[in-house]
Amino acid sequence: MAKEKPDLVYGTLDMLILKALQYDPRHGLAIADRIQQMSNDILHVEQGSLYPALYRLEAQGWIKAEWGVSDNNRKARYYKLTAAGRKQLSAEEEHWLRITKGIDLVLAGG
Amino acid sequence: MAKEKPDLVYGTLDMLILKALQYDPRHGLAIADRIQQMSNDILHVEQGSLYPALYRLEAQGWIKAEWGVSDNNRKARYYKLTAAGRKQLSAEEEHWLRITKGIDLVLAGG
DNA sequence: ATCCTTTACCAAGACTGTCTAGGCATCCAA
DNA sequence: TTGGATGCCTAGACAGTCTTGGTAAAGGAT
Repeated sequence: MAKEKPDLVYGTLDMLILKALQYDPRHGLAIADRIQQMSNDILHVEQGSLYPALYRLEAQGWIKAEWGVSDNNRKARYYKLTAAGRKQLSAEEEHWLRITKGIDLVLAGG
Repeated sequence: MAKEKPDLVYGTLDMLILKALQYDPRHGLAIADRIQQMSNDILHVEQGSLYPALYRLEAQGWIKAEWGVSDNNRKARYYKLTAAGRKQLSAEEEHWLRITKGIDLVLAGG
């Protein structure tokens, strides 16, 4: 059997996470759930991709973490966007639009 | 300085190459040129990405290679789509549309 | 009380695809 | 005869995702 393509487009997870945090802070699994739900179940975020991405983003200063308690009364690490994160999000959206436009032009057949 | 994003969306090169070969056989550099041109200079394909991709595609049986002579009278390896390659192209386009729709839904803000 | 399931976080290593940075051969013009 | 342009090619670094494993705590069921 052929190997399946990943559930994500490589390199877009950071943008998706920032977007999921745009309006409210959330904890890790809630971010993954939110992305899946916002995408109408098209996208699926594996935990093994999620947590490394969260560290990346935090290390870049785009999100900030804080321990809290989830709706289910469990210890959870809440992330929220920083000002730099908002800037980054808008830069990534712009980049995404630009590149996908390029790809769409190619697919449209020149 | 921040690191620049790549000129391509990781994982889309195979699709772009297949698309560039959809109507005519071409040699390697001409494929890269064609993608760049079709995308209005938005996308740029490095040789170090191009050739490995061509081997991949040939190994999968999606393209077939043959030595020839370029317009500039140079030895060049011409690639053309196979029947399986056409199928693959359409599968990849479908997958691309699906995933980008998911991403666009997320970006639209849920 | 004890177990089981669910929630939540985390890590190690494999894998894949792109990029950087080289190199070789040939053609043609200066 | 030298140098630029064309065309193919490779090795190794690198980044991001996936697979697979784990821990801990809450809450319900037995």
